[in-house]
Amino acid sequence: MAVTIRDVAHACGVHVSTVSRTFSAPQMVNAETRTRVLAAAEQLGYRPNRAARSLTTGRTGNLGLIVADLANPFFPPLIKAAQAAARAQDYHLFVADTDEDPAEEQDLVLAFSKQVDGIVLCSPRLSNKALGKLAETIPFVLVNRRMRGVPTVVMDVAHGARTAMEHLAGLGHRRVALVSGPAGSWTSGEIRRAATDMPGVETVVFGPNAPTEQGGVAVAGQIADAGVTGVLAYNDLVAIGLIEGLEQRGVRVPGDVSVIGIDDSVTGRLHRPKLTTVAMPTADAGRMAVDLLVRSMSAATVLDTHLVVRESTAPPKGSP
Amino acid sequence: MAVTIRDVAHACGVHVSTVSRTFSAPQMVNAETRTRVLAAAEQLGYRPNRAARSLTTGRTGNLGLIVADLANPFFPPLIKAAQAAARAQDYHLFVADTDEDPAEEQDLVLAFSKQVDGIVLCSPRLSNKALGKLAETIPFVLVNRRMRGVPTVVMDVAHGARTAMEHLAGLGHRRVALVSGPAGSWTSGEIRRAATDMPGVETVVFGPNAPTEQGGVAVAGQIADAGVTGVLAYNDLVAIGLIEGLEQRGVRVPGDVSVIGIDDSVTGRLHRPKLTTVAMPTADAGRMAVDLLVRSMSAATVLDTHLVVRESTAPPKGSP
DNA sequence: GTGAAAGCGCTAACAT
DNA sequence: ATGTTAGCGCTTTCAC
Repeated sequence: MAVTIRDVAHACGVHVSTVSRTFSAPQMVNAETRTRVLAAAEQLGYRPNRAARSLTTGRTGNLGLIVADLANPFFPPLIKAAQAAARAQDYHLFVADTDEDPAEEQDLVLAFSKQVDGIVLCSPRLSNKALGKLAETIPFVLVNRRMRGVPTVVMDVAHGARTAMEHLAGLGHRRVALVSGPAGSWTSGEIRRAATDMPGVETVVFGPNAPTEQGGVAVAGQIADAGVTGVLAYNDLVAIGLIEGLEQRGVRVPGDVSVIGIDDSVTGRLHRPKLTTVAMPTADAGRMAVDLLVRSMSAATVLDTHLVVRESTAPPKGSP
Repeated sequence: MAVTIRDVAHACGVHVSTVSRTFSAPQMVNAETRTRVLAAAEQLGYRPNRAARSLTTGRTGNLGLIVADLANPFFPPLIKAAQAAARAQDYHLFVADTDEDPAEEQDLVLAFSKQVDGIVLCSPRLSNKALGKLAETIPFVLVNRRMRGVPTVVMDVAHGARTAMEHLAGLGHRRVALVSGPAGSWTSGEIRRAATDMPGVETVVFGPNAPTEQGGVAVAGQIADAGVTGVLAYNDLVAIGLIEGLEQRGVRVPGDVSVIGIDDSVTGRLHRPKLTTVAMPTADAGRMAVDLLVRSMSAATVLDTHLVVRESTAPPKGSP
């Protein structure tokens, strides 16, 4: 076994609680003793066992973040921002990937639940019911999924989708395909609702589809045959896959068919033709989700009070 | 506080040890009792506390994976493969991002050290000395960094770099730039050694550079003025940034200058012009790193034995 | 097959 | 300022 608090205590003739305090409340211990303890700890290579600590304090100092697919360029900016926000509040952020699998998602939440103080769950694929149960286990914040009673950060993708449809309509497209995302995706539902509700444009829905390049490639055949002149895709990856698939079939973009993605990912920026897309404030979402999470974890939000000096107070009678 | 083993024990008139056994050694408990315990646990929503469990068992069931930059498309395939390998052996994989910061890297290893059973450290930026100290704390496997006494998975990037240089030489390029990576990167050293050691080609080294698109953009001016006709870049991202920077300056790729990346990332595949690049077996590396880690963690590797039947055995004398 | 009890490494009252 | 002690939730001998 590794070196424990007891070994350090032994080594410098002091008691375990003093060693403990040296690490968790340094100002409570005599400077000279502290130096001795620190020296001994250093020399023995002592490292506080965070798991044991969390057992008594109930805090781990970690946050978890769960995404459906790390390889989706939508997530890294969100994760990086979340990470920065976590560090700023002295938390470590652990990330996990569910591979779009609801069962794995549930499993990961449970695995995290005793090792982190809270979880940011991005674009969950679990049902509301399952999420509700999990929410009793550990504080979490949802990203891109709205749910009663659970703190949530959503991006107004419906607005973005409407803008995209207006753009297509403005260009003169009258028959447009919506290539939707995976089942269980809240975002996909939002996009669909917004996109099918467009006056003057007939919208044909294709889906559900995997939210990946492959998903786009796979649906290209149907789109080519659908007699549409414009497409709104679930995300940039799908849009890119679709474009590749269409061009393989000799359908030119945007010559024959216009395609719009969603996310404004790096991948979309670097693709040629440069992708028209709906920008999502992913970094903001990551940062806000962590801030929200940390705030929701503190038992009570403490609001400042301040003294209001009116007329009921005065210097004591008879003072100079 | 959450529901504990004791609550469950109470609820079904059994003792804590029985409940414990129900979860960690089910075959040791009477089927009927087990059913009762399981029912009570389910009903109360009991979940074993893994942190507490790890305190007595010394195992957490988690692995950690640390990368320099999640947003680098080099990593997701590696991470996904590592994740799959971890799941296959019943581990959860937690990922963290150091933001290219050695101090953060050290911090994360320490944060992980008591919550995971082992760590995969990808392209570490820490010094050998610092890594050596950390290696005493917790088992780890290094990816893309060679170090004595520590299990390692490296990709033969030197070979790839040589091939790339040969390709340029074969095309007739005689003066080539090497756009190197960040300080502390083992890979960058390997590439540099291989690329500068090329007979018949004069190699000018530029760097260190940030291993990002920005890093490539930033060095474009120098490359444009360097009088080179070919470039080998530290990775695809740098190559892409460089191409953008060059084209902004009116330098055409590959018309005026040829550029090669390293990694064969999705991003490079989707970029136009399609990037010539050195493919790296990232998924293999991720999978192997995890396998190696798990194997190195088990105190002893157990090899199968099998019975060899020759002629020294026979049925007992007198049997039918 | 199940109960009792010790202890994993640490913190947090409470004493002194 | 430091020592004492009782747990945190769980596993694991050792008895019964």
